[in-house]
Amino acid sequence: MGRAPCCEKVGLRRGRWTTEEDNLLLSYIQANGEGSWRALPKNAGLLRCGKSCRLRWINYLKSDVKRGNISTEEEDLIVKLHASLGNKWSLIAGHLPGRTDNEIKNYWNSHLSRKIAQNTTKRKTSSTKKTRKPRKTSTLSSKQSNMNPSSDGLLADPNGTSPTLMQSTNTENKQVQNIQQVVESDLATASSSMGDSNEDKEHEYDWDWDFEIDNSMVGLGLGFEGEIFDGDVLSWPWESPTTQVGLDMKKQDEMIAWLMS
DNA sequence: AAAAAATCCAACCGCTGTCCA
DNA sequence: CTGGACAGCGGTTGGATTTTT
Repeated sequence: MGRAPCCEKVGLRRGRWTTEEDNLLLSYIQANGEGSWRALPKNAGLLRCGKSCRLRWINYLKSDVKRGNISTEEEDLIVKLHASLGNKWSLIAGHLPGRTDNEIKNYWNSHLSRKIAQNTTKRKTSSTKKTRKPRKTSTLSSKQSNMNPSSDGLLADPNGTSPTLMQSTNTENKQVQNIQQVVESDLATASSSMGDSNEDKEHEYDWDWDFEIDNSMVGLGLGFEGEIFDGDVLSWPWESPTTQVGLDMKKQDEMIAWLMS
């Protein structure tokens, strides 16, 4: 009854992949394409679970996987997207061409979470007052008017409503640069409006934005302490109890589009 | 130089949603 | 309708490497 389990764990190899295994997987997928992960190990002559093969392919062997250090521009973008999306690693990775969800997750856990924790400690010891910083104000409607999905790297997802960075090898670098410029610009503006000169020197992630969705202002106050400033809306627009229970994907997409614009 | 501690990251685990028999 | 296979995702682990003592 039913199908056979996806893989028998008996007799399968685990742990690090060898070069030989990589070559087997690579040549098989190049010849037959990806997919059918259950049957792949047997057909490719690998003593691995199909799930393991898929992971190895996606995170390491795929040709568009970018190796090397995360740049400061990419780091900024990760932090910014994480502030809006939370631990949605695959979603964040979708906006960083060549980076995998696993890589971003690891980078967050090993670098960024610690960096933020350190800054939290520093700020808590250096200052006990919670003062509201000047806001960087903009509106989604005005941002949307500047969006050109067909030319600025934000392309409509053909299979859905989410704005997705399409990974074209020809335009990839330009897309990244566009995103990086926007992020840098936003961070520079936010930074220049901050009062504490010591904080200005360091690249901290502490934003405070307003934006407008469906003609209603939504506020975002984000700090290292996780502080929500007085007067701010306490939940994300798509989580708002006034909209609907659970995620409002349309508003989430609008939010992402705004962040990326 | 050696041991201990910290860091990094590839890989694994388990869960969820979707598809299909 | 039910239940199993599968793909995909986020959390966690474990071992290799690097840094510190």
